[in-house]
Amino acid sequence: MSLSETKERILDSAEYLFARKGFHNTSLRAITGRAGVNLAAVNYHFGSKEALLEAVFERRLVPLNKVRRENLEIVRETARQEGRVPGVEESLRAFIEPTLAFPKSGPGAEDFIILVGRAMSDPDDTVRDVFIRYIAPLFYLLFDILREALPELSTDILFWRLQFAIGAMGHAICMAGKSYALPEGVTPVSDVESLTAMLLDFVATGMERP
Amino acid sequence: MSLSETKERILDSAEYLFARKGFHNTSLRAITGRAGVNLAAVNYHFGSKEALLEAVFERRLVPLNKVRRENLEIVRETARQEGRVPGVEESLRAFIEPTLAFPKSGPGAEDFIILVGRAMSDPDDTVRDVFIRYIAPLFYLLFDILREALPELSTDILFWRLQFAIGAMGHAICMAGKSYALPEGVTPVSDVESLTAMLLDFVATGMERP
DNA sequence: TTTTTTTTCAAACATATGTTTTAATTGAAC
DNA sequence: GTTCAATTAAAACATATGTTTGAAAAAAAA
Repeated sequence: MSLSETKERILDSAEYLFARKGFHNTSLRAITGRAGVNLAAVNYHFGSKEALLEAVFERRLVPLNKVRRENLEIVRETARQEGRVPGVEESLRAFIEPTLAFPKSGPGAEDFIILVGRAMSDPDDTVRDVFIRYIAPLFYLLFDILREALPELSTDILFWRLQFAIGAMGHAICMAGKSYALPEGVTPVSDVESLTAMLLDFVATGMERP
Repeated sequence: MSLSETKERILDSAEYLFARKGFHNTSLRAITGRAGVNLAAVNYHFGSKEALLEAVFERRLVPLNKVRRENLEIVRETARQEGRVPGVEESLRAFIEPTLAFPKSGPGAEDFIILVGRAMSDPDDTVRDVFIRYIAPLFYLLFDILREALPELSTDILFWRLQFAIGAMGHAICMAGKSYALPEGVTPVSDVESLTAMLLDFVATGMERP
């Protein structure tokens, strides 16, 4: 077993279980059992269960945030070069599209995105604090760009509309793939693209309301 | 101590702690300690920790759902009597307004609404299943009324737009009262009315998009 | 009051938890 | 091949957990 293989298997297993059962409802024994490694490996490689959670977030969130940041910077710069204000939908798209498309970025990523969908409003301080630490800078960046896009909107209203949009996105992530509570005649969405399109329509329209 | 006083104190304490720390991260000892009752009282009065969670939901959700259902029925009937289709915003308002106003309905209700905000996408099966059992009928009713309000919209799109709206509402509930992650210049909203107005603007606009 | 039921209480139970320890094993550097 | 650090393994640790028990106390019924 190569040097980092144990670490990665623990990360994969933790990601899978945290997403499905929550942080506190997942035991280290369940994680190591699923990963096929020894119980003590978690504390040896990560130090503690909390540090493992942080590592789970870090592994996926760093590359995802990199894409989101680059997208946002491009939107801002392109608008600046063209002497116009950033568009609302393109700004939101720069943030939302990579998020919803993330599950396709590799095996296991679909587990992680469920974690992200919930983390924002997780009752657990540990989960929420770690997540907010990673997401806050991007949130501020998106907020700034939207302020340029909608200069006539009051800061407070813009802030809350962005919260609504993030809430809609998080809930959409959690619901995607779930089949419960579907009313008759509703077919569960399979492709991410159409869900992204629907979500962007919805939040951009709400955001641009005069 | 009157017959039901112990039960109520347990319910209050559990509500408070479940909302702040989550179901699995709250121990019976923490609940009974806070309530000032004996540890065994939970199992004596409710049977189990899970049954206590159900009781916490039941106590508040039954009256809240009653209001929401009545509101929705009124919207539907009024429109029918006036020979028109229900309005999108009034339909959403019938559901959302009592939800966001619920914290004012009595002491402790502000704890409960946090629980509601998170329950929909709770990672824990126990929490989510109990909640969905209570909320599903109302969801279907709102869905039906919105279908009347927006007959030209495809069922799938309507379904997802309603999910977006519910996600926005849930997240707004979780964020209201929180002071972290506030960008500079944003003042935390104190009154529920303006938050409700902003949310209704946002979701109704997104819902009505052609 | 006496009896009976309901409720409270302290203690114990059985199990699950995150973490640590100590020894065995591995794998590369010398 | 030997040495040495890195990793794995099994066991133990200390504590926390939901639940049950059986007796005491309180309340209600007789």
